[in-house]
Amino acid sequence: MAASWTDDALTRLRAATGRSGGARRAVVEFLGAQDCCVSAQEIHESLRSGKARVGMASVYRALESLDELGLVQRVDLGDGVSRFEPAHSGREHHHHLVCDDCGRVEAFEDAALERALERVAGGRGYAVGGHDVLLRGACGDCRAS
Amino acid sequence: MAASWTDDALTRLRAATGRSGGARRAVVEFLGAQDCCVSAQEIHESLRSGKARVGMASVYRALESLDELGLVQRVDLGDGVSRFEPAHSGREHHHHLVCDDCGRVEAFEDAALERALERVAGGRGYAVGGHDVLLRGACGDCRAS
DNA sequence: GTTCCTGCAAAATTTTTGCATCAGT
DNA sequence: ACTGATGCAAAAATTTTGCAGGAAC
Repeated sequence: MAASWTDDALTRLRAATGRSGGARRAVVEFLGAQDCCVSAQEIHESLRSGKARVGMASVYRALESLDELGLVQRVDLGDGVSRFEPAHSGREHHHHLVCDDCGRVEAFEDAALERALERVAGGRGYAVGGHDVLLRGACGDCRAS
Repeated sequence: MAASWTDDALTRLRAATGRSGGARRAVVEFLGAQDCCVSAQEIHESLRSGKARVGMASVYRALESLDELGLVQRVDLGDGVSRFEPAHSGREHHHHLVCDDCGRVEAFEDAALERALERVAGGRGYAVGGHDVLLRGACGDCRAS
């Protein structure tokens, strides 16, 4: 990708709404600095810990806007809280491994898996726009203990 | 499967707790009659529509017990409500296609996809116990309209 | 100056917990 | 009879909405 996700997201948000307030920028910048998915609460707490006085609602509204533009990927790990991560359009597509014991989340990529998914998608009448894969199990640490 | 999922689940629940009340049985029987995932609210409403006077809490408690025994699979479609479906141990393993427009949910199976998933799981330090795959897109009907 | 974003607070929704009571063993 | 399940109600947690004020254009 030519520009960073952060810059791209800010530019596209600006183009879509013609406005660019501080809360959105803060959320976008925080998201851009993350490797993997973060919950809305984590975003909120981190921004509050910093200098910004960002409201919970603004976090959700920013995430909603980003989701509509396809700039974030909503990730649901099955624990009742929604997580979000930057959607690096096309490339750098990853899925998640969640430890049932400690709740740790790891990301992984696998080209063969992606190919299998594309083949499945193509075989249906669906116009598949995206997919999530979630593997659950016990991570190395939890298996050892 | 030798016995129906419903019977198996009731037997195992009974073995685990030594008790078998009406609410649990109702939830198990309702789940066993479903092809695909249903939300806790759908279970609750359906049971209330019928003869049973089942409380929301009992539905969740029954689902919790079933989940602990590995008899139900929790399915999260990303819309904020948890869904559950009978876990037909091993065989008859399926995943879900969700239409972004109308919200319709379809199930699909794909052997190659399963193989790819197993290969990925094996390549990690994880002891993978389960996996979910969720494809999102526009279904045939919504594409036509 | 106008328009939309922002933050706070309140509401809506989903899920969990407390407790008296009832049912299964 | 005893033990744990059940139903109702209240609580907790997460996400959404309303509104007055402020910031960006």
